[in-house]
Amino acid sequence: MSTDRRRPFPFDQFEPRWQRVWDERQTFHTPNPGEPGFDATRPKFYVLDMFPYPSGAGLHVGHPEGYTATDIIGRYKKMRGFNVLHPMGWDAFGLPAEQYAIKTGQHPRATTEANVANFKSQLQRIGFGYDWQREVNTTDPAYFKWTQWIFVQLYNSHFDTEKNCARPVSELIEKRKAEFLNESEDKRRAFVDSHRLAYVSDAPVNWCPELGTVLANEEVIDGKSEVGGHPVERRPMRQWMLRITAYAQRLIDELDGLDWPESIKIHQRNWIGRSEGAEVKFKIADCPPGMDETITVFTTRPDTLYGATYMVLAPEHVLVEELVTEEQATAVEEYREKATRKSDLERAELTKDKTGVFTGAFAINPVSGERIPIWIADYVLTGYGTGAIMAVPAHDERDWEFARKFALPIREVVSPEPRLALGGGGVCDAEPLECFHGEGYAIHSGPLDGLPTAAAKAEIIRRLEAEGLGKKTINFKLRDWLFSRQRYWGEPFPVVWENGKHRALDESELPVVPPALTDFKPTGTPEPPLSKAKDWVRYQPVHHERGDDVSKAFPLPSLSEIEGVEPCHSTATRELNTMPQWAGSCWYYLRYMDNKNADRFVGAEAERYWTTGTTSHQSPVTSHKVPHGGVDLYVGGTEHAVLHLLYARFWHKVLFDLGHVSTPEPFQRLVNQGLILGEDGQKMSKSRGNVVNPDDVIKEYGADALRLYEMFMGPLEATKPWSMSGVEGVFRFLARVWRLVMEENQAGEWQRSAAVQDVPDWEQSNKPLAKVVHATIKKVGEDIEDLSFNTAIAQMMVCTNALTAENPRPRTAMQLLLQILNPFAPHLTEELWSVVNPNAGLLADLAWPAYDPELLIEDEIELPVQVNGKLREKIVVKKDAAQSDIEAIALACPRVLEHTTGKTVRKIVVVPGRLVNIVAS
RNA sequence: GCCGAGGUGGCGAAAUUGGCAGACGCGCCAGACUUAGGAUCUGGUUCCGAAAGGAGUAGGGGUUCAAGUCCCCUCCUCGGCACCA
Repeated sequence: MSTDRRRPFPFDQFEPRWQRVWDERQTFHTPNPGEPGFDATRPKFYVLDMFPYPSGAGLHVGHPEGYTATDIIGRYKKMRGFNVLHPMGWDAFGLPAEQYAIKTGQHPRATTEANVANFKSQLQRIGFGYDWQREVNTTDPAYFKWTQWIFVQLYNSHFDTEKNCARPVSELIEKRKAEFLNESEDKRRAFVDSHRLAYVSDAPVNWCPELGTVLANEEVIDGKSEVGGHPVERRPMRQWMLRITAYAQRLIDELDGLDWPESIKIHQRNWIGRSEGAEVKFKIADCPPGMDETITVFTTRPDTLYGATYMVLAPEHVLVEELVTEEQATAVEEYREKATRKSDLERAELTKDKTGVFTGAFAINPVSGERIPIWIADYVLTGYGTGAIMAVPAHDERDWEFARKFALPIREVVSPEPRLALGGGGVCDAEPLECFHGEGYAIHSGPLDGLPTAAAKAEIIRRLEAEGLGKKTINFKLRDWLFSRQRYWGEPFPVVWENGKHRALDESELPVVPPALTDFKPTGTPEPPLSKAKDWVRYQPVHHERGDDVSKAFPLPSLSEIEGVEPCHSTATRELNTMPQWAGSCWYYLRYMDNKNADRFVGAEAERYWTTGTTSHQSPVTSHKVPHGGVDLYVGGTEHAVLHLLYARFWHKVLFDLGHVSTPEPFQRLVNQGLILGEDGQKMSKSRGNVVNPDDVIKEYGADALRLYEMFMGPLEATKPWSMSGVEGVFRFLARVWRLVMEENQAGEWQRSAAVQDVPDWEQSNKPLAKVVHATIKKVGEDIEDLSFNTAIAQMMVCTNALTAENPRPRTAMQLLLQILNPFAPHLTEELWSVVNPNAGLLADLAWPAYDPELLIEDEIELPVQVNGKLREKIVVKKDAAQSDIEAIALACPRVLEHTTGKTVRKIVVVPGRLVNIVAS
């Protein structure tokens, strides 16, 4: 392949030039309310990309897919007269940077800076109209100061279940003081600490020895770490947790007003996993004196209580030790030992084969009075419900399997058909042949007999509540968010410990900057790497003035600085954990609105304007059923369907409750771009060698071709394979557009084509052309609004093909095409615009053209004629022809006659403007 | 197993929501211009058939004047979840 082959158009020259022009003129900078150049009369549009993690590998062609879509929207909305907020930034804390740093011996700050620079230059080469003045970086102290500040807000808040929202803990303290006048300081403190939205817990966590950190449940897949696939084991550790479960119901309910794909909403609802049921208390039989004599279970099928023939506790259940009989002690101890050692992977692998051990103890079924054995088994999870179940083997697959394996009794209490009249019944005679877990009618259930499942549930709950044996309950699968990591490259907690008690730092002490460690390897123990910074660990108060520039507060390691630290007399030590990578991405969309604010995480006025569109103060949005406001369009991959989107919603709601933001939800509309596969139809990966680098595409075909192909491949949301010949297709299209305007002279130089001429009144003199051009303006505008970029491009190809055939080519027709193609191919169109319409300013600053509907109206239309649903003929009729005339013309067609002679015409269907169908037999 | 998204030419895909199936692009075929063509332009291209015609949107059934689109059943692909009582 010859590299000096002449390019069909000189994109390599004009693309960088226009990128420079946009940058110099700050074409895509949008001022905030109150800043010079801000125009309050324009509506706002906030279009957001999920910001990238700047990996060392650089961009692949999957990144620019969503980015191009938002860029087209942003440029289009700007042309439509909106104040467009379209920012970009870096999610730069995280494990890969740290691991790369460990491997290469470089400081993660250095590698992160290099990666960011690389990503940024790659994005700039694609010609995206980002407002780079609003760039954020989660590792910038001026940014994570506010991540830490938000943590402090969480720390200083509790969830008020009556008001159903977060409130300052100070309110809780006052209430507690009033309620328990003589409570000791320590007791009250313990109470308050156990109600904070950020709290410390000793619960078992997912510890990954290889990564040297704990992971959230969501980061563990099949018992292995999501990052790297290393084994994960459970062990109890002291960790920071965020009380997201308090928001479970609101996180479900407030999805309703959001303009999100239904599948993502379902995903989130399933993840939160609300289930309605009942808690039921079971008395322990022959209860030894002095111990709590009931076990509480959670069940969604309280109607099957009469069929509960045994109980199962999670191996970790606190009552196991007290319950177990002497004969069973060894077996139980062995089983519990094994269960705790077992990784989640092993538990998952053994899904089919149930295991368990009898404790030797019995409980009393509260309704039948029957003695039922109590077992332990690891199919009962300690973290869900009460960690104990009543087993109804006839109506639950798991209990069925378990009962069959250990020969426990199976009693049928639900029938798919109504078998017994209300109040009838009797004792179960034979064991059922199979497990039935659907809804039906109660049998062998005393007073419930004959009731359909829903009524039986209500009735049994009523009875249990009356006797104090149980109550209606709602349970969620969602667990609290494990928020600490044993890593170096993350936000330090703004927390110090003194005498075993934690305390959040004052805002004036933020940011807490990580120590300039040279050795940040995992310690190999649960002790975080920050423990190596002996001087840093000893807390010394540092105070920043409000509005201080803290962005320079995070130097690269310098030994002299570390040694120069004053000896500290305080006994307080810093929290050594760091925050997970999700922290920074939970609120970055807020920071973009006002990224330089040194006094607040986001200025109130800027936040109000960019989320609600108003600059005047008004009462916050309260209804959950109306649009919530916030980001107008958020585009990103489905991989963040639950984690990021759920965490960000949670933080946003807390900030909303505390009055820091104006809307209850952050992202009004969400769109997922589809995955781009390699040319082989496989997922792109280094190991498959099918990764396409956008830089290579730009080098060969230019940025506009890359952008256009990304959008032409297919619907934004679809998964679709890359194709280099497809790139060539759109590249040829761009070359055709180029040659509409340009031609080569004898010297081989490009100059304006002689065919481009001013043709006065061309729209009247050339109706067919005018129709195509105006139909294209209409369709492209509509398609952009619908995010149907592929069909918009197809229409512009049609328009281009029509223009190619014209000579002369009316200059204003060309200009219209350039205007609507501009958001897609901004460089080429600016270049041609400067040729066709010099001194007219930047195309990007122009308004979107209007189409003339008059020109789209046809005098005559073509109608297909079907006989018995089969196309036979096409007729041309006047637009407003009478139905009877159309029928007559249709019936008279020779091809129609061929198929109707000898038959009776039963019916003629005329759909005005659409078709004619003649029914004959 | 459960949840979700899909299945349309040789390929990527369109189809005003029930109204001409295959727009647009790739590829392929033919022609034009050319010393040349992996450039450009013009035309053709769902399948079977010489044609008339027939068949056709994963497969089967149904509703309808009319179904890619609506309803029922079956199969396949991809993504996610997976003992949540």
